[in-house]
Amino acid sequence: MKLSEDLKKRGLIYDVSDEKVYDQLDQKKLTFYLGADPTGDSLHIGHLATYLVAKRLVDAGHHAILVIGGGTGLIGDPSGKSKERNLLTLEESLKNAEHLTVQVKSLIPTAHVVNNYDWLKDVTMIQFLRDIGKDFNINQMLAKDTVKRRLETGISFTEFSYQIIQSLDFYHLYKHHHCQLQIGGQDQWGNITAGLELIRKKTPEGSEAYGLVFPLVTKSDGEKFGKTADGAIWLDGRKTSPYAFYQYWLNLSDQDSLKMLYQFSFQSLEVINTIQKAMEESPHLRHAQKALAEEMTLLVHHEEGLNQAKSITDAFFKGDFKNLQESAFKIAFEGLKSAQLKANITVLDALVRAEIVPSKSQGRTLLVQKAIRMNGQVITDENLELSSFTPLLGRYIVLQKGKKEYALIELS
RNA sequence: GGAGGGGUAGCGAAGUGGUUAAACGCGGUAGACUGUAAAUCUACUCCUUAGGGUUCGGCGGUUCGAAUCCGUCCCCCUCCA
Repeated sequence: MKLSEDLKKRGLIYDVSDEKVYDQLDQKKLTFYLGADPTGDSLHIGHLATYLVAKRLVDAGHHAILVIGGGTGLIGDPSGKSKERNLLTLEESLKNAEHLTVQVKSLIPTAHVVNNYDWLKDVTMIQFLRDIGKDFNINQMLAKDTVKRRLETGISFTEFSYQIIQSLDFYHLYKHHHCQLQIGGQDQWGNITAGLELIRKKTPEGSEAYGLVFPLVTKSDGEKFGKTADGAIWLDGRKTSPYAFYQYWLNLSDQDSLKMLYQFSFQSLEVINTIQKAMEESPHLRHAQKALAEEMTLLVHHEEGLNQAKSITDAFFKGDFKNLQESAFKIAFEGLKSAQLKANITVLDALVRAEIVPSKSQGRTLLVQKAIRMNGQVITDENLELSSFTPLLGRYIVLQKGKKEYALIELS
C-alpha cells in the first residue's frame, strides 16, 4: 500500500499544504522535519503520536531531521495556549533539550537530530528586522488562528514573533539540508505555512516545500489524550513508570483504543482489522487495548520495561504476587510507593506513611469503605498492628487501595 | 489619573452578623455492578490526638459572636481620561 494511502486510512492526515505532497511521499525520498520545544524534561504521549508519524515516513525510506527547539523554546509557542507562558531560562531550555535529544534518538535512531539554538542564537536584531522581518506581513501574522485567539486575552511581542522564528528553522533546513517537508500536529499549521511562505519569498528562482499536519489525538470523553489526574503520561520511565505507561493504554475505552490502534500501531491495517473484529465479538477481552499497551510499551521502554509492566500487571490483577520470587517481587514494586516501617505501627499510620492516603481522616474513610487491603485481605480495623500480618518473603506487606493502587511496606 | 465591579475549598458558583466547616454543580477518591471499560447507583472529598483546631485575597479593628460590618494594603476586571 502506498504510504499516503496508509496515512489517510489511519486517520493521520489533517491537512496538507499541497496535494502534490502525496506523490512526493509515495515516489520520492524526501528529507522532512519535525520539531519539539523543550518545555519539559521529557516528551509525553502526545509527542509520541507525532514521532510515530515521523517513524512511518522513515520506515518508508524518507530522511528525518528532528529539531529540538532549544532556541524556539526560549520564545514560547502561542499555539494552543490561552495564556502567555513563563519564559524558560537558557539553562532549563538547553538541559531539557539534552533529555529530549536522547529520547528522540531512541525512538528514531536513524534520524538526524539538531538543536535550533545553534542557528538561532547568532541572528542579530538588525538582521532579523531587515532580512527576515521584511518577508512577514503583519496582517497575515495577525490572521493566524493561534494569534487571533490570543489577541483578546493578550499576547506579547515575544510569542507573537514565534511564527517567524519557527519559519526560520524551516528555511534554514530547506537551504542547508534540502528539507522539503515539515510535519506536525494540526496546531502547527500556522507556523508551518509561515515557513513555507518564507521559503517561497527567499527562493525567487522557485522552491518546492510542503507541510503536512495530523489531527490532534483526542479521546471520546473529551478528556485530553495522555493526561491523567496525576499529570501527563511521560516517556521517561522515571517520571511515568513502564507499568503506569502500560496501564494507561490498557485502560483506554473501547472506542478510543481502536482509534489509537490505527494512529499509533505499526501493525498493518489488515491485522488491525482482525483485532477490531475480535474486539467486537468479545469486548471484555480488550484485544485492542492489550495490543496497543504491548506495542507501545515495547517501543518506548523496550523489552525489559514491557516485561516489568506485565509482571506487575499479572501480580496485581491476578493476585498472584504472593507466589512471586523475591527478584520478580522487587521488579514488581520498583517505582511504586514504598515505606520501611516498624512492626508495631498501626494500619492507619502505615497508610499515611506509605503515602497511599494524604491524611488519617481519609485513611479512616477508606478503611470504613473496605477499600484497603493488606496482603490481599480487606482491613477495617485501623488500630491493627502490622505485626498481625504474615509478611511475604519474611518482611514485605503489600498494601492496596482500591483496585489499582499499590504500595509496599518493608518491615524493619 | 477619575468612576464602578470583583477576589469564597482543585475549578465554577451561593452565602452580606449567630447550628455556616461554608448550599449547589463539576472534578477527584472509594464501594456496588462489570471487562482494570462505559453508563448508573451509593459514600466520602480542610486537618485532627474525634475533644477540638485552622479556613472565605493579606494585615489590623468593631462585636458575646464576622466569609458577612469598619480601616488599610495587595491583586483582577469594566468604563472614562
